[in-house]
Amino acid sequence: MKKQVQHTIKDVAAALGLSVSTVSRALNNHPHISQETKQRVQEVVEKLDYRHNALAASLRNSRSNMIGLIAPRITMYFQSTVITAIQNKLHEYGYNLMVCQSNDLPAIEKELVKVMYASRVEGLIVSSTLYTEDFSHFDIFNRANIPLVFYDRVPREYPAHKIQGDDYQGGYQTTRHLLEQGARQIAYITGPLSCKLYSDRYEGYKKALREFEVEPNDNLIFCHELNKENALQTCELLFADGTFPEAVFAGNDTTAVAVVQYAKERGIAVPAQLKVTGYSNDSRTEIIEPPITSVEQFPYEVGVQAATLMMELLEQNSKPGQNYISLTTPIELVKRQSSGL
Amino acid sequence: MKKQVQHTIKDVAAALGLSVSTVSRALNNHPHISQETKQRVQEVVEKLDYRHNALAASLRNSRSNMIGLIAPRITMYFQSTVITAIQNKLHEYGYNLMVCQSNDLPAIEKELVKVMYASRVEGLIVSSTLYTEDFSHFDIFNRANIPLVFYDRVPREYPAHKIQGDDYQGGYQTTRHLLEQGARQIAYITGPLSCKLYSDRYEGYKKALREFEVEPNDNLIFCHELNKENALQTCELLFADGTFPEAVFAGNDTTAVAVVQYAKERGIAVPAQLKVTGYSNDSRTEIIEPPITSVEQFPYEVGVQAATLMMELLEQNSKPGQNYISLTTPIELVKRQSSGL
DNA sequence: ACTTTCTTTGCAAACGATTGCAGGAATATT
DNA sequence: AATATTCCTGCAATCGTTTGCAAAGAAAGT
Repeated sequence: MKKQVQHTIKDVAAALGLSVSTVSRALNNHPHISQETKQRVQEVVEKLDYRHNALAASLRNSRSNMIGLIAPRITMYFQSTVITAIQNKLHEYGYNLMVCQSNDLPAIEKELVKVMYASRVEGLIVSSTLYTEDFSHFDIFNRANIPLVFYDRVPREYPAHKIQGDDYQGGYQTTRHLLEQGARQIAYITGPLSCKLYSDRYEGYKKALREFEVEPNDNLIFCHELNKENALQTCELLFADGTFPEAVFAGNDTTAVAVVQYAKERGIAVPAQLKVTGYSNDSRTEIIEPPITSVEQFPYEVGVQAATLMMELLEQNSKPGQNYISLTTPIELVKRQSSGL
Repeated sequence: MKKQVQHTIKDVAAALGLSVSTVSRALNNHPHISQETKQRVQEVVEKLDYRHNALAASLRNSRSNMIGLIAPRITMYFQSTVITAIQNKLHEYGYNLMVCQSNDLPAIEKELVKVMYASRVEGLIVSSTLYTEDFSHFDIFNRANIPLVFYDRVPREYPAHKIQGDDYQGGYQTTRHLLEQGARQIAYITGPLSCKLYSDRYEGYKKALREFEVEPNDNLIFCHELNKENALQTCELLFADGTFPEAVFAGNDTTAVAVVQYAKERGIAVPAQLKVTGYSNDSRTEIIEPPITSVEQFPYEVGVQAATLMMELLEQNSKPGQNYISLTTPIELVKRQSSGL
């Protein structure tokens, strides 16, 4: 309640009978400043509770040290792990992270892009909405030549750097595994196919079926947002008349868990009568009975890659090399009991 | 690759033959500016790809519109949900969130506080490290009269606003429930008791024991960081010589899950031979077999409260009312099979 | 016609740091 | 003793907005 005043570099300078430039340089550990002066500056700084104004510094040298991140929602295991990695990595480089959520709404995403732009982030890392098909609101970043990196939910065509798990392989290997376990009728529950990662996976699924000369059956394809409620509705359809497929390939673990629980309630034996797989390998898959086969995406590594790429782009940002980097990160099928292993 | 130049308000003014002040006011929708002028400004702004510089604006009116958040780690279900709520709420008020993780290391927390301070956040929301006992690094915020709100991992004595789940009740109700189910030897696995929330819970535990006239047994108290590895080690001790307690009150769900799985492997029936409860009510508790009794903390509401409080503090920030708010949010014991229900 | 009021705009000083350039003092070189 | 070199430090412009004050022109009141 006493000193409401915020001291500036000027006050520090005055207290020492120095100029502001000297103080500034001392604080930035400039080589031309004597050790003794630095020492004295440091003392006064602490005595006065001097608060560095990063805003002013940023304005002057147009470097905000801030990276923006837009994710659909940060509660999902995959997302929060990626963000954890990104934040840790950026911190190593002295960068801060401004985090926003689109809640899977394209309108909010659009608004957030503008906010980030005006906030002078030096780079933007994005996992887009499930429903973003028009990416033109990101144009401002491209035009201003500010690094733009997408991860996981990446655009299909839009010119930008992209880091995506190997969803084609994920879809392929999982399906192939189910086929090898003897299943032929494999129901496929997927998120919106407008989203690249889901369509990639779907391609993998079809490829595996072709290899086993299984005719795809449109009645077994279900496409909707992958939450518990939708999953249970789909189950109602799938198990309607007492008949059901030999396997369900669920697009995420929430869905796979719902399917397993639904089956258990109906007295359907997993994996004997019904094989189930999920995607993302979140912590629930290994504790449910039976444990669920799922696809590990190594989210922490994805995050490290995204942050590292961003840092590289910032270092050589003058370079106008127009070639966009497209990274595919490996996945690993984790086989568990639910698929018959 | 063409227009590297970033246009400023000055360019817009020049293009229109207006002054910068007029343009600034037009952009801020100032009432003294005619509709026609605003219209024309808007057009040129779009044509020139003008990018508002929030840094400069912040510097000028010393409002960064940024709130800082420091959490131990954002992957934990409880944390990511709280943060989700906070970010959504702040967005409603036009504020942005800068997120950092201490990784439960006091040294990093200390550093982050300084970074946030220099970044001119208008307020700081914190869930501290498990091991933070000295909170003096937060003094700079108090001295500068910048709102400081703790949640979940709140300090015991330190003067600041606090939002904490009702851990005393959580500990009490859970223990009482186990006692009512007939258990008398109740092992208690807790995080470091230096952390207020754990000691509050422990008090609740002891209170319930007293009410049932059960003598506390130090051999049943285990205190360590609550991860899977530690939990399994504790199990080794607890079940060493073939004997084991009637119940385990685990300090979080990760620990409870580990205990249940350990018991299952040893052929110990839960809840018949051993009752188990967890804490946080994360999604694993209801899908494991048997489902685990746990304590719902309503993390989304906690986040909303934290953000709302912060917004209130910012509005009446001139007010030097030194009374700190201490909110206790309700919890709910969710009874499931693992405790014998 | 003259004063008053209202609307719309411009001038110029902040905000707090950084940095190129120049200059003074101290030391080394010839 | 004079010059060159090195080491520190200061001056002042700059980053891009915002905003108090003043003023010009139009409209209105008497």
